Amino acid sequence: MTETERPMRADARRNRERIMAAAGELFARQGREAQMEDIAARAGLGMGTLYRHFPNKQALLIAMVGERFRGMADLARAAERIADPGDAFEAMLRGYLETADGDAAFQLALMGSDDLEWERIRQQKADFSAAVTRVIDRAVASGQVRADLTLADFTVVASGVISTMYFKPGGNCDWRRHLQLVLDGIRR
Amino acid sequence: MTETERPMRADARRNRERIMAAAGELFARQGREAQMEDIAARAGLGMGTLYRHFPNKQALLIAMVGERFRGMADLARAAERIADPGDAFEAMLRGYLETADGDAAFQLALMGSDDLEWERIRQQKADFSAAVTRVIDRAVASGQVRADLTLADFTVVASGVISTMYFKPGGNCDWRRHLQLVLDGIRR
DNA sequence: GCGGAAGCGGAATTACGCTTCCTGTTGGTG
DNA sequence: CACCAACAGGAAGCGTAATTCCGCTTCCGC
Repeated sequence: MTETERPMRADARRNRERIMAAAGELFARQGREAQMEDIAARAGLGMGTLYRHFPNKQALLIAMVGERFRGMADLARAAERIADPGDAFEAMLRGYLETADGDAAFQLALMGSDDLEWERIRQQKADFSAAVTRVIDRAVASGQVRADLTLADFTVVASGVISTMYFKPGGNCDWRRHLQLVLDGIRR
Repeated sequence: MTETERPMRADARRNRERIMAAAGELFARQGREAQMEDIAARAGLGMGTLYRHFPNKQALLIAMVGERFRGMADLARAAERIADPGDAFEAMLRGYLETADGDAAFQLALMGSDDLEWERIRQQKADFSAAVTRVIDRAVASGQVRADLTLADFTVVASGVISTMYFKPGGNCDWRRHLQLVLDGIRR
């Protein structure tokens, strides 16, 4: 019963790409503060076009978040190819954080927000979770991380470190240091 | 040259108290999203009165944050009276988080934000830092926490756990668990 | 090549909060 | 107790950013 999508007109598809690209840059830099008008301008399109493709800001945001989840799943799958299970785990965590450093949309994906319509990206989230869980389980089985480590722990810890990236006063806040403290509580 | 404050009229002082109380509740519940109109209403006052006491929202917010810093300094001083240095440290951290759980203004204080005029509460921040540092130094000296632990680490870690409190997707996020992971990386 | 559906642009509209302004009130001092 | 600066109230003003609307343009099947 899923409505059969008829093919988009060529220019429409091209414009949709442009919007995603522009939104990707602006949401990365400014998070959800990024403005629709700026996104349209950067895509070289008018507001009307933007709203034809995405009914509202929310929808655009959730599309971006979905894309980020896909990226995160890729990172996890790449980690699976690392021989040492403990290293794989650490590489995955480091990889996420390195990516999140300078991409506020990524932060949104991992830290989330009530008002995002998560239903729309259930699949991407599930793929992400599955890939990450495989890496964690292997590390646990090898005894290289604490035995009670779960996917939820991973997500929570990652979002904790991400919060450090966006933490301002004093300026003396180094997320790599935070990561180290956290890793020392996780790896054996 | 500090302008000598002449005493406020009695009704003015009373109203200022009311505003602080109302703002305390609303900022606690809603963070900086809390609206000036709601604050005035809850204080049982008009907008004009609110703005007579605080020239803008920023000023009210910074006043609240200053108050929170005072509260945090008190917590640290209370911890100093605990005999065991390691327990004192843990109690302080737990105390902060327990308080921050359900008080978004507290979060603002610890996690901060660029656009807050920190100058205005330099003193409160300094008192807070001094008290926390004493507790940390004692714990370090006793060898009960990692030797390289600093005030910055403390703040960063606390704000990381606080981020978990406001972390949404899945709903399966327990900040006490996060705290445990972090403590395991800190205590010896 | 034509017709018209799909797509585009961007000015106007809407919504929502902060802030200001002006009128009426009151505490407290001479 | 009379006066008046300080104070209170809340409606109107503003700025900002999302969203809508509608006349114009472009693709694409015939």
